Amino acid sequence: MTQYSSTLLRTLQERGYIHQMTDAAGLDALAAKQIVPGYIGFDATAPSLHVGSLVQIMMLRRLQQAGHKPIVLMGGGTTKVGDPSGKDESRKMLSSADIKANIASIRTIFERLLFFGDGPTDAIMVDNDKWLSALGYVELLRTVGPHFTINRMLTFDSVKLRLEREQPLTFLEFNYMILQAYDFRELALREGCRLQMGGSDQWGNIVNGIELSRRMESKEVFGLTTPLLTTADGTKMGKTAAGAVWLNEAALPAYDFWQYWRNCDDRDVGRFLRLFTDLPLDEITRLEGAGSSGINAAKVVLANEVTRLCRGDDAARGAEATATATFAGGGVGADLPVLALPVQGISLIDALVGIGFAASRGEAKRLIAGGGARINGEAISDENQHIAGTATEVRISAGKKKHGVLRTSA
RNA sequence: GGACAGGUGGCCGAGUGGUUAAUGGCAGCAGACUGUAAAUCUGCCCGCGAGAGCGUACGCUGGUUCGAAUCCAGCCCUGUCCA
Repeated sequence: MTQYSSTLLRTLQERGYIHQMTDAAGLDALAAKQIVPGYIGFDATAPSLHVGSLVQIMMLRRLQQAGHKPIVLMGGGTTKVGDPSGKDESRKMLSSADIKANIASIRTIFERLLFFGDGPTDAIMVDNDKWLSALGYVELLRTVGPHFTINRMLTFDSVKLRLEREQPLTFLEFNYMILQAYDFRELALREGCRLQMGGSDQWGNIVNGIELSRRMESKEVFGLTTPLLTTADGTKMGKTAAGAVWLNEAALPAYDFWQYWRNCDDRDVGRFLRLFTDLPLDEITRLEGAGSSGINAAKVVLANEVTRLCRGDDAARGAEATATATFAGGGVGADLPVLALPVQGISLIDALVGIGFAASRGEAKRLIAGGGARINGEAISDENQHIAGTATEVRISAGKKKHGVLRTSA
């Protein structure tokens, strides 16, 4: 392992963020002697990012912690185009208003993890729509066009894959990489940006940007990618039963967010602690070393820390309290989903659907038939089971992990 | 514009007139085992309905037929090759 002299690269290396770099020695030297403005691009396709983007966000945090300047590039303009990387299908295009709203919503999560302001190492957020939408086609052709060959563009994985699979790749999407390269050049000019980071799937795009900046502006800039983050069982991060694990509170309750981390694979705990929490490395090593007896304690720490960073202290504490009450005590916690219990009572099926544990009545029935439905901890096999309205508080569960409460509204 | 090949459930992919709500794989859910883990085994996996009933579904629109995802026509979309 290389020993870096800059705090930045040392930290990134130790905590497992580095997959590839364009010029490690050059970047190390630069980071050791001056503030390096670095950026990562994010989609604006949804009102929230999910945990798949958290590595990148945390990397910006590390950048800032190491005394550099994080630039959050929102792809308002590129979202109008759609990124073919790793996708076999085109993304749908969004209206400008939707994109704007998405960006505003996404910003809230960045504000928790980065410090924004006007200082030299304060984070800034920029939207590439600012320059991309003003860009004329002829102008783009003249300035950028000569620096790209189709021959080379065809060799990029994102493109090659589509062609090999004989799937459509539209001209619109094909241009994505050019726009992304243009972004880097633009940020280098406007903000003095010297570094672009991103997931390993962005390597091609990043390299393009570096070359474009060099050819057009003779600016030396750097690129760094993170390893493709999968969970230990090989699936992509951030997808669960209920869908994506969203970072925004509005898209996913804190309790569910906490549970995602609490339930992570044993083998992922150490890696996740390094990537997603600010805990010192020796502390993490200690947690990892606790062995099988301590693994669950380590998971709780992980859940607490990540939730605290992304949702705040109260959210983390609330989620943990609820988890303890629910799992250790067999009771109910404040953060569990609640459904009003009408005076005349409610059928178990309706309760399961109402509280969101089953998408349809049929699914609820299957759940009951499979022995997964419980009332106050007791498995119920009768699908016609009725819950009386007389009780003030009834705990219903779907499986071992999903719990909720029925409460009389009065 | 022409020739050929295609468009099937979240994804991949069978099916080429009835027994097909549609083989199989992946993903997902539940049960057992556990540690709110993994691996493994088992069950489930379009909707509604009081289990055998109904409604929707195989690109779109019509047609043939007692009966179609399966045949015919037109249209839309995709790929390969040609112009």
